[in-house]
Amino acid sequence: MPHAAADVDRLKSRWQKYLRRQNLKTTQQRELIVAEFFQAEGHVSIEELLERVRRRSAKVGYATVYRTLKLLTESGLATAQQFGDGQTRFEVAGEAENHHDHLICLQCGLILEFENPEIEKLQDQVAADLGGFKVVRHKLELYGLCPKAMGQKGGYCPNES
Amino acid sequence: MPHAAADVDRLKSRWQKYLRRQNLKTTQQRELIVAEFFQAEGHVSIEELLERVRRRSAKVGYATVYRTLKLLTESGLATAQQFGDGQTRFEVAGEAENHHDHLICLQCGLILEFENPEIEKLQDQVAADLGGFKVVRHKLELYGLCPKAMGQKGGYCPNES
DNA sequence: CTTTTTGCAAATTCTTTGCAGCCCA
DNA sequence: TGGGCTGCAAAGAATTTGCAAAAAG
Repeated sequence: MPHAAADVDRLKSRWQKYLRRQNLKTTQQRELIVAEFFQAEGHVSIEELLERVRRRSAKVGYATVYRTLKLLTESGLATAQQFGDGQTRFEVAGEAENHHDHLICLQCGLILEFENPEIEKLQDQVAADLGGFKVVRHKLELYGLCPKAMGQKGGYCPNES
Repeated sequence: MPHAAADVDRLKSRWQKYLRRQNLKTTQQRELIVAEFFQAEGHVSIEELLERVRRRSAKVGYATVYRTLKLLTESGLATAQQFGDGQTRFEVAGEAENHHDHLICLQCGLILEFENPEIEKLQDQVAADLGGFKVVRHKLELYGLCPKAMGQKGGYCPNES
């Protein structure tokens, strides 16, 4: 599901504020790109984002998307992630904080998301044991091999069509 | 410090076994590359590894290093990592296995290390449930607040002297 | 001998940059 | 108007691939 309209508005407001503070200009392209980015779910690649943007307006170049995502990252509104599939993916900041964790296949690049309350409970416990810490957020990434990648006879790769 | 000779031997033996099982050939280049790789400490880039290899024998090509590291990764003896610096780095698999996780205080910046077998067991289980994945390595970072940072009366910060 | 592997260079893929013209403030 | 933007295409950087020659089993 996409982000709630209220969240998107709040993000856009932060973006505007950032532009003003940095003496940057509001342009049609930037507005389009950030609007699509804020509405996007999960981790978006430059290519995916450009595709969405072009659905709404034909003429936006790769370079502008790169440049805008760089600004978003610098402003703290986006975070860049490397999953080892050869391209950088971006996520709306804040989404990473409460959301899902990742399972990444080292071979085929497939990325799955998961949540596990038991693990999170243990995390809290570990932190408490280490002197009374309180966990605010966490980042958990599992890197592994899907059955196919391990060379199992008949192993399947969830990524295959 | 480099890996102990005994470890290197054990790794080499696993490598040989892998080659045989996959009907691959043992070549001078491959032997050199894996020998250097197993002795290397930490996360090595292709370029660094090639440099080391060439110190011992002049004529090994980039492509061969790439291809050999791919084999090592598929065999489970190496893991690929992205640190966002634009190049892939590789680590000897065993190194990641006794890798510790981090607990970071958002306020005072203290970083503690921990290990928790129960969490790791759950990670493996999650991966298995998601279609039969095998976890090769993981990254877990907890961001939180130490007691002092939370403003607890008399709360102590382990970081203070 | 047959099959794999290698090294080279060319090809790919992802990302950044230079620059002339366009647009916002 | 003037300094930032943009799109394009060219430049870069990292990795992969095609192919003939070389090496392994």
